[in-house]
Amino acid sequence: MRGFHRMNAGWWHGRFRGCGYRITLPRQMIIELLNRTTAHLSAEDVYLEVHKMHSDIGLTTVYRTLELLVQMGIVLKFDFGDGRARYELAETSKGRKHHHHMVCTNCGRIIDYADFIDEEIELLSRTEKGLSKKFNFEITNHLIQFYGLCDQCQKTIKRLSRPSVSQ
Amino acid sequence: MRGFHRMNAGWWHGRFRGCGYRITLPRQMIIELLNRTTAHLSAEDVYLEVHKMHSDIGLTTVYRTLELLVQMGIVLKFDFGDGRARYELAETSKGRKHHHHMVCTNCGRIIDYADFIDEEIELLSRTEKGLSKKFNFEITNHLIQFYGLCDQCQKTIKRLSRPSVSQ
DNA sequence: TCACTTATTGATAATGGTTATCATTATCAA
DNA sequence: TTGATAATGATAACCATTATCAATAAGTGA
Repeated sequence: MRGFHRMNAGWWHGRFRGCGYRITLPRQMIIELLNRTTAHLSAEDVYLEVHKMHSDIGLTTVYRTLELLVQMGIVLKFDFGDGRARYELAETSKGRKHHHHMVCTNCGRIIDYADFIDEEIELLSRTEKGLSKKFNFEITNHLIQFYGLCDQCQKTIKRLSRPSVSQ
Repeated sequence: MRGFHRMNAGWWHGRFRGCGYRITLPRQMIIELLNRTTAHLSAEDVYLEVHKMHSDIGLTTVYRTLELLVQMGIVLKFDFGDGRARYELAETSKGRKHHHHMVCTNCGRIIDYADFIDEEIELLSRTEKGLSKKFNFEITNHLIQFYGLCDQCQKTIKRLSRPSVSQ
């Protein structure tokens, strides 16, 4: 709630009106929610959370709004391989840092990292330049993700695969 | 057919038996198909193609086999955002080059590129090293993709958004 | 070669995230 | 306040992928 106002509700309003869209309660609630969390929420997560405050907001609207926000470039949509899309607010000037993701293929845990971002971004923009020149492809977005086993799961797997005494 | 034999059927046989799996006709057909194309086939694509030769191979088996091959690291599974998974043989020593993908968000066209791979790979392996140390995360795989508009679609979009005379 | 264990198959039904439909309601400029 | 139209939400449909399970095939040991 506070975050939304801090981010200047008027800005969102203008951004929406500029595209011919209206700013409505469900849209406000969804933006506010995304703005006050750093979690990787699924559409259902968003629905359940928003539903707590306003039980008349439907799941369909949540899907539609998220899709709209993605189109507008306000929200990023990710697929971490668990069969449902995840959404998070794109980085803004207000403290939200650009980051990439590591996905544990065993437990599904997502780790955000921004440690090696600078080098990555630099290489990416160089690559983008090369690619758009060679293929005349207008690049608007990129995706980098790492997959593997998180700290916890490494231990678990090792414990499970260790031969027992009786064998 | 020829491709399969060139790649040494015995090798596949050993690879499978080593994991306790059997090498069967459907599995052979699917590997052969993937080996003779560079397309990004969906499970249904594979099914339809394999079905031409052996109409008794079922869709379920195709899904299962692809999943198995992914588990074994023989096949890579991609999501290009059109709601269905795409599969391609992982690079082997036989001429298949490691590459990344650009995805046209308008028409869904996929472009393979391997031009800036070396730098990318180098940065990726450095990043992987840093990440696994910092987060104790055992990285087994990575994903890089670029999204944007292909040559064709840029023209189309521009033409469509140009105001008509009557307006 | 035969018998037997077990992996594999494939038709079918079920699952589940996401979208299409459509009548109703809310927004906002005039 | 009004009127044009954007937005909503309950419901049903969609559709890629999985689970089920009886039938079959592959490989092993005798």
